[in-house]
Amino acid sequence: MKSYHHGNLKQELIDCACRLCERDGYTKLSIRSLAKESGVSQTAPYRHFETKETLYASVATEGFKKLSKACHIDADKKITKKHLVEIGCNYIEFGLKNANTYDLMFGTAVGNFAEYPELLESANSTYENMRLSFSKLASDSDEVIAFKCITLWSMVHGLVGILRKVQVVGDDFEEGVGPISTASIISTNLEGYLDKALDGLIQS
Amino acid sequence: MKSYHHGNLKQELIDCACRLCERDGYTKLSIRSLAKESGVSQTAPYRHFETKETLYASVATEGFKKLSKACHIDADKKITKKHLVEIGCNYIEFGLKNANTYDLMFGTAVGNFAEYPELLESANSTYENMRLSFSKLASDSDEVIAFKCITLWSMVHGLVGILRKVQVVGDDFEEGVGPISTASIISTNLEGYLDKALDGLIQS
DNA sequence: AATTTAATGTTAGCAGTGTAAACATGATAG
DNA sequence: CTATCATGTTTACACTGCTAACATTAAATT
Repeated sequence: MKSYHHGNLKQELIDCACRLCERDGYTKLSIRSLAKESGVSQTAPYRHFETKETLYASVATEGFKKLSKACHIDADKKITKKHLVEIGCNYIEFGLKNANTYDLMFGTAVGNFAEYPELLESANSTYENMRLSFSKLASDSDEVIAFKCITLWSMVHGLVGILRKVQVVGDDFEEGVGPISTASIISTNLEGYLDKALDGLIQS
Repeated sequence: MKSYHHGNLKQELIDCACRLCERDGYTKLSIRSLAKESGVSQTAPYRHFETKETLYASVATEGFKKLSKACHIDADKKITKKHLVEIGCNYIEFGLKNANTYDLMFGTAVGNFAEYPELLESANSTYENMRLSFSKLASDSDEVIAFKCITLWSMVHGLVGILRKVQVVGDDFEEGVGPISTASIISTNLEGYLDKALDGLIQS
């Protein structure tokens, strides 16, 4: 027998949505299917999420929390370039392994983060993590640190996008010239790639 | 009076779809609204596009053609670093000014480019453009050129994504420390930013 | 403890979507 | 002139996000 009230529906919906979004991509997720999956009527989710975007925001929030964790470096230790490379690698791996969730986090499905305080906070804290690491690497000004931070972020973010796309773009080119073989080389040696790429950034 | 046969429906649908996708984002585009806009019955588009994804592919193809054009450098002239900076700037500007179309080109709306020969070709030719420019900059091996190419591409691609996202992410941080002010500084001086960023890449 | 209230669930229904099937029209090839 | 085929229309189905009205039960107030 099941009680009229579910008891923990909101969290279950979020968990379920996270799973389904990652498995099938967020475009395939419907509120109705989500409700069915949780054994509840098709409009029950609306008691917990005003619109579908609100649900997306929750999934994205979870995503940023996981990303933050994946990129976290213990704050006590001294930070070296190696640590930054590790952060970058972890970031990229997260983006590639959680590609569908990553889309939700960085795509346009959630228009304005400011409308979702938790999402805003989790996204900002991901940035703040990176910022702290940079600030422990060298005694740069806040402005320079922020600048380096944005640069690293766009490097790894861009690489995630390009590596994913290239795998799908097909390749008319001869061996070694086209993007696919190059992308595959990069992704099998992310660490070496980032190590080199970060050289220019760190001495600034 | 209007004739039963439209005469040029396919192209009109593509043009219209490009316009609407850029204006409202591709998620807001419906085949039915598109048909209505072209004064034709709601299923007429299916004579020209098997599925909605096929239509998306056509819009994305147009996008890559425009991007290619925006990043084109006259092939006869000798290529300098300045030209590469220009290519990068033009790329980023395209991505920011045609954000919605850019999403369609690099998002997951079109799953497998290989299913759409024209799309595949226009995407590859964008890459090929960049590759040629790099090959005229220095006498690197094909592998190194391809590597630099992917790197530049992911840099500019990443910057487009991050600059767009940052504008929307809100900013809890103090002046100069947070991402928004930094992003705004970068985007108002793209050329200087890229010039510096390319240093590491070019000497390799 | 009884009662009111608010949170959380259900049912029914609207307007809109992608897409398939059956049919209509008219340009073109034989 | 006629048959064919590309291109259009109508109708219909299953699905979607979302709203409104109602039901149930947990929590707050008296």
